[in-house]
Amino acid sequence: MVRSEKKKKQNNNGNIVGLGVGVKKGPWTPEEDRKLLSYVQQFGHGSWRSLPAKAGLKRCGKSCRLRWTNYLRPDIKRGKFSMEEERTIIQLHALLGNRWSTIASHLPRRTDNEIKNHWNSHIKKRMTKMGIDPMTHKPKNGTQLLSSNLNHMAQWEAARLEAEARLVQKPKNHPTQPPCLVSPSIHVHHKTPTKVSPPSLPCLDVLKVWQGNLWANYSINNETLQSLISTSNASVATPPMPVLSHVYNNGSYDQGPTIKHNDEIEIKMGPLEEITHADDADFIIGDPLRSPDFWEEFVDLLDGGWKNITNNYAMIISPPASPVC
DNA sequence: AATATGCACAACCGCCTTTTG
DNA sequence: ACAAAAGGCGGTTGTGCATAT
Repeated sequence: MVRSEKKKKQNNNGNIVGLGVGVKKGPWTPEEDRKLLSYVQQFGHGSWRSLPAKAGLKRCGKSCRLRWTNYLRPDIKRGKFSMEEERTIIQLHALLGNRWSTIASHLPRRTDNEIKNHWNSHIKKRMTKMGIDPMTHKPKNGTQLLSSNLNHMAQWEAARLEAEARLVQKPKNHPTQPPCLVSPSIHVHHKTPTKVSPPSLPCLDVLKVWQGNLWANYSINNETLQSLISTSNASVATPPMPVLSHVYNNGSYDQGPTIKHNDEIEIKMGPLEEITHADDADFIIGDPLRSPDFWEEFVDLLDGGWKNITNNYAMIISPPASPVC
């Protein structure tokens, strides 16, 4: 539709009134922002439903919440995404799919909406241009993955499916849900069933390395991912099998759990402000008191996949010539 | 100069999940 | 245990500005 035609259908300067309820829609005015900001800063948001009336706003609570979380919140970082942030987004998207809120939880001070917009308007297009399917993160026709890498992907995928199947058969063994063993080829949009559960995080970190392996070989974007390769150069040794570490006591992994490598190196998936000592963790993954057979079996299964990763780790260090570009 | 197109991002909508009574 | 309310999430649309035709 042409822009001019569009405009005829549009609102009256943001003063749309929804279904006769007297609720304002459209862009927020500075005055509204001021009211919302000052109310929340003074009283907290409490119930969003009742907030508009208390704050003197003719908006629905949902609109207020969105405005606050996506724009007014003081801890929001705005402006251009750094290369590091882009890289994180791409990596997490490969693992999680369009789970923007989860991805956002690993990018400090960025909102899910902002990340989603950035993905749709920048990264997705760039990947498409480069012949990479933004949904599967795999090269489209004419772009090759190394066959060895495909082999590892297949092996990993097989291990993942096996683990998933076995764990689903034994639901009594884990406290919440079976872990999310997502891999880049699996992450399709599912509105319903598979919310990423807290226990899923360990596999994210394992897969992160796997992911690095994959990407190092078909180079999504030299600029964006070069740092991944160069970072790998810093540690030439084969990565040790990780010891799975914390999950939050509220069940969330949002702020980024850690993986300890031989009790020496600690890798963080995201910010760790909220976990400062062991007391903050509700349980240690692998803790037999909390999840006995589950984690044992899980880690065994991961171990198989991990060996494949380590076997191929040299490829991260010295990636072959990129088939792309 | 007028119009079309592209782009970035704010905001809304509908659905799903979680919480509350 | 159940229903309703509230909150949260992801997809999509709306809007304003810049640039191209």
